[in-house]
This record gives sequence, C-alpha cells and structure tokens, in this order.
Amino acid sequence: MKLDERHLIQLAAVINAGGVTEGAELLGMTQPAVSRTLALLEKRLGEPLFVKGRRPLRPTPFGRALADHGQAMLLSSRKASELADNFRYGRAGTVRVAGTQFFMDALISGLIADFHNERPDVRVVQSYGYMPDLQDAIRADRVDLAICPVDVLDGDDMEFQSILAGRNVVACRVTHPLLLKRKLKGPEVLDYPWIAPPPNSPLQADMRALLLSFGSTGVSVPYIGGSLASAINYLTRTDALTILPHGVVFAYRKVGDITALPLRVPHPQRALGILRLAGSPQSPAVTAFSNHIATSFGKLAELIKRHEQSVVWKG
Amino acid sequence: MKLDERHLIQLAAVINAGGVTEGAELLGMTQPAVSRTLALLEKRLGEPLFVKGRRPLRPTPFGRALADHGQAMLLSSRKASELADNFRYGRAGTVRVAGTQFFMDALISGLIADFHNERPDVRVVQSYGYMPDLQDAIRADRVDLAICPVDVLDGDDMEFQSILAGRNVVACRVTHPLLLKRKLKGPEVLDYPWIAPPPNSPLQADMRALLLSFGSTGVSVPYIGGSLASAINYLTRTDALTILPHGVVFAYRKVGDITALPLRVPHPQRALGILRLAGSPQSPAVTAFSNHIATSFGKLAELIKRHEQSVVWKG
DNA sequence: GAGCTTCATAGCAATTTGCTATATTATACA
DNA sequence: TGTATAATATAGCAAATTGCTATGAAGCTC
Repeated sequence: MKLDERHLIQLAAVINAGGVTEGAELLGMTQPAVSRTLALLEKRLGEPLFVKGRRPLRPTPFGRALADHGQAMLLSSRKASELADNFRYGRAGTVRVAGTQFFMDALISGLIADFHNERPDVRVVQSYGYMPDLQDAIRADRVDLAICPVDVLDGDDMEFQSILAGRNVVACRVTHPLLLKRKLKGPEVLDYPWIAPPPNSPLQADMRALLLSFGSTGVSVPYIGGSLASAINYLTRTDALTILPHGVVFAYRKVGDITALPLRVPHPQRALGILRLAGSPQSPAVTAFSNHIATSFGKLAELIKRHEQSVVWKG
Repeated sequence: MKLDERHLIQLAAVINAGGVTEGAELLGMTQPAVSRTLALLEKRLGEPLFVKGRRPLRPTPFGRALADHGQAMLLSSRKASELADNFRYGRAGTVRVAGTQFFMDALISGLIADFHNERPDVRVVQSYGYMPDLQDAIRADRVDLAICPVDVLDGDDMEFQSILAGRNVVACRVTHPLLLKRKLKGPEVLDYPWIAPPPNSPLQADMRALLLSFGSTGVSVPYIGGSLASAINYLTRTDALTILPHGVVFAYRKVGDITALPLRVPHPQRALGILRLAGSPQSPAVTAFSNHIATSFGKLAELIKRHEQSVVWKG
C-alpha cells in the first residue's frame, strides 16, 4: 500500500513533538491540517496510530514504527532543502574553471583562495588548457568557465568578458645585468638564454614573434616545458629571460624577485578574459565565482597602473 | 526553501532509471505527470536539474545531489509501505499476551511456537499475572490479551471468549501408589505431601478448597512457589500430589510422566478463555493470534475428550 | 533527412491542501 | 462532581496540486 510521504512526515513530527499542536508548529502548519492528515492516515490504513481517548497523545506500536520511517524522510527533506538553499544562493556547488597554466597558477589560484574565504562550500575544479581546447571543453560542458587570452572568437555561442589587457613583458630576476643598462634597445636580450613557455601555449608563439622581431637567428633556449613555479625558480637563479604576461610578473614581483625589463614588447591584439557559453543558465556558484574574478581583476588592473606610474617616476 | 518530498522522489526515480519514461514507470505514474513535476521543480528552484538538449538525459550536479536525498526518501517510503502491508494483514506487529503461569507455560508457549511457524514476524511479548491484575493490565493497555480462568467479570468494558472448561484435577506421577487402588474415595490424598501452586494463584485457592472438602486439617505442603517446570520435575520424582488444570496435565502427560488421579474434583464455576477490551479495535496481529489460540483450543478440547474416553475404556 | 523514441505541453476532472471558525473531549483542579 | 483549560477533531471553502489523455516538439539512429 502506497502511503503519502508527507503524511508520514507529519506523523513523525507529531510523535516527536509529543502532540498535534506542537508537531504542526514544528512543520509550520496549523493544527487542523495535521489533525486531518492523521485521521486520513488512520482511515486508510484501517489501523489506529494513536491510543484513543488518552490525552498525552500516545502512539500505537504501529504508529511509532511508521513514524520512524517518516522521521527518516523528514531528515532527508531537511537536508535537501538546505542543499537547495545553498545552491540557490551560490553558497554551495561546483565551479569548473580552466585556463592557461601560467595565468591560473600566478593569479587565479590566489583569487580562488580569496573566493573560498567568502564561500567555503563551493568546490572549485581547476584544469589547464589552451584556446581551441578550452572552447571545446566549455561546449562539451566539461568546464563552466575558461580564463584565457582570446583574440578571435569563432562561433557566436560563446560569451567573452574581458578582464585585463593581454600584455606581455620580458621577465628576469631583479639582479639581472640588463636592468643596469641606461637605454635598452631590444636586441641585447638575444645575448641571454631564454626559457621557453609551455609548448603550444600562446606565450610560446608570442615569444617566437618577439625574438624574430629582434632579428633572432639562434637564441639559446636551454629550458623548456616547466610550469610557472619551475620557470620562476629558474629565472631567479640565472640571468635567463622569458616572456610572461604582465600580470604574472606583477603577481610574482615580491615572492620570486622577478621583474620586467623596461622594454616595449609588441603584444598581439588580445585581451585576457572570462569565456563562457552564451545565454546558457549557469549556477549561482559559477556566477558568483565569475563576478569575483572580474572584480578582483578590476582591482588588480588598478594596482598595476599605479605600480607602473611609480616605476616611471623612478626611471 | 521547502521542497515537496514527492517531487524529490520522482527526481530520484528518473535519474536512477535513466529517463523520464522509465522513472515514471518505476513509480507507477505516467510520463507527463513526472515530466511536469520536474519542470515545476526546476522552475521553483531556478536551477536546471538536467542538462538541456541532450538525449540520454544527463542530470546537473545539483540535480544529482538533490536526487540523492530523494532516493533516501524513496527507500524510506518503500519500507513504510511494506511495514503497513505487513501490519494490515497481521503478518507483523506485536502481541502482548498475559496469563496465569501454569497455563501459559504448559499450553500457550507451545501455541505461540505454532503461531510463529505461520507468522514469524509477529513479536509476542508474554507476561504473567492473575485475574484482577490482568484486567488492569488490559485496561491500561499494557497487554492486548489475557488468557486466564474467569468466574465473574466486573465491569462491562471487557470481552471474554471461553475456550476451555476450567476443570482441575489432582496430578501425580504415573507410578503413584494411589493409581493402583481400586476405588478412590478422596481422603486418601491427604496422606501424601502436596505441592502448593504459586501464591495468590486461583489454583492455590482451588487447592485449599479441595483439601478442605476432604476434611483436611494439617496436610503436609513441603514445596511452594515453583513454576510449572519445577512442579512437574518435583512431581515426577516423588509421590507428592498437586492440583493442576486438566489441560496442563494433559499437555504434560508424555514429557513429565504425569497423570491425573481418577477423582472427581469440585471445580469452581469457571471457564478458561481469552480476555480483551470490548469494542476496542485491535491490530490484525492480535486478532490472528487470538484466533489461533481459540481454534487450537478447539482441537485440544477434542483431543482431551477422546483421551478421556479411552481412559474410561481402560478403567 | 526519414523514422523512431523520448520528452514537453495543453486541457480537464478529481483530489488534496491549506486556512479559519467552531465543536468536542480529556485532564486538572477546586 | 463539576468546571475551567487545553488539546484535538470537524466543517466549510478557496487555491493548489495531481492524475489522466491527447498531442506537439526535439534528439538520436541509420
């Protein structure tokens, strides 16, 4: 015999609370509503659920046994409600974010940490990738957001929110000899070894273009394939150079004793931003995360601007 | 946010079954009904529960998380339904039965065993007591049925169903010397020691009356207070006598080498039967148990009758 | 792109749900 | 023993929900 789950929950509440009135209150209902439910249940079951004619309402063994199951459902229901609330307000859920390695490692990981101070119950699943793949990942719903440099967007199913100018710089350690030179032309950088960014990354292409612009023929590239942490470590211990997004160098200016050469680098027509499926409804957690990234980068851009001005002053 | 438990159950069924159609079938509903529920849920939650536009219906993480709770409720609901069915058909539940010690031990315990061969899931809670207390226990709903001898019923709130004539006999071991005597008058029994039935039991009163009718002044009563098992053991090892319900002696005629003296014993106007609250609805399990006892005693009475006839023939 | 399967929507009758107002009943206390 | 009090049961009504059948729309398979 099929029983209405809500009825069993009401039964459980009444037995738990020790009375119809209290049970109803527990559920946010009125006493008559619950009372009727119990009467209906008894009638359908053909079994008394309570000992009749006794005022401190006493359940029959049957009533108690049924109520046990009702209690289980009540707990599940409560948990489900809580889950729904958390989800709806973006306090819980999962954000799947992907992006280019260096950028994720240098900047996004820190922002995720900040985000978790606000919303500790949102799970962030991070992955790495470059542009065509990222777009595919989003379309295939393997990823909610991508944070990456974008020049041309193929297809109009994507939405791109620019958050930072896609500017590259030549990075080196703060004790690098080139920093002492009065006037840096450019070709001098070819005299130093270069670290190559991850294969197939946009940075790698940018580096190639840069070196070519200085007339490179056979620059020394002794170190390839390391992640950001490796590159930074290497950079701080040698006079090697590499190309990095400006923001990355800025983020590491303290911890890695890294800086940028005062050198105009031809950077591609490209902006860094958040890529997502256009018009697709996204969970509040994703929205919240996305907003957090955007506003954080707004502040970061401000910081970078001020920092550059101070550097100019110094120079 | 409060969610309808039934909605979550439907969600769980759909996700479990892998489709709306299958899920609906699982619940014994039509596909449109379930489909509408899901649409409603999504609308209220403001969150998609399924990835849109994908045919092997794929739930979102949120949908899956909610469905987990729904699944828990579905299981509880199933268990509750099963419980209700068992209860309704008397296949489960509890029967609280009380009665006089000797009678319960000699006869009812065996019948309970028979009963459990039919309905193993009915719990029987047995307790002992004598008449005024038994009635109180029933009124106070501490006991569903009492099986006991009743002479006068005070109060009309009780219902008594007679199942056996309340006949007592003088019991002894099968090798007792008195069994050899050609004609037993009665007073001879005063020459042997007597075992006294439990204090305050109706049997004790009966024994007193019996002995007085034979002119007892100072009969030897060396053993008092034992339960049935003790009395039977004692009886089979000595020439002591005692008073026992006829049915009890009959039940133990094999195992205890016990029999009854061919002596007319004045027995009170009393019948053995089942006592219960009049007009009170009782659980199917109790009804089934009660019926079992009544029919079993019908057979027992038949057996006893035949046994007595054969004994008469022998004599 | 045709055909098949599955999901979504529309419309309707019956049930259920919630409420307020009120009657009934059990207990407690004089 | 009666009365006061608190709790439960019942009545009546509007709104929401549930179930159904019929049918439209959309993915998937070949």
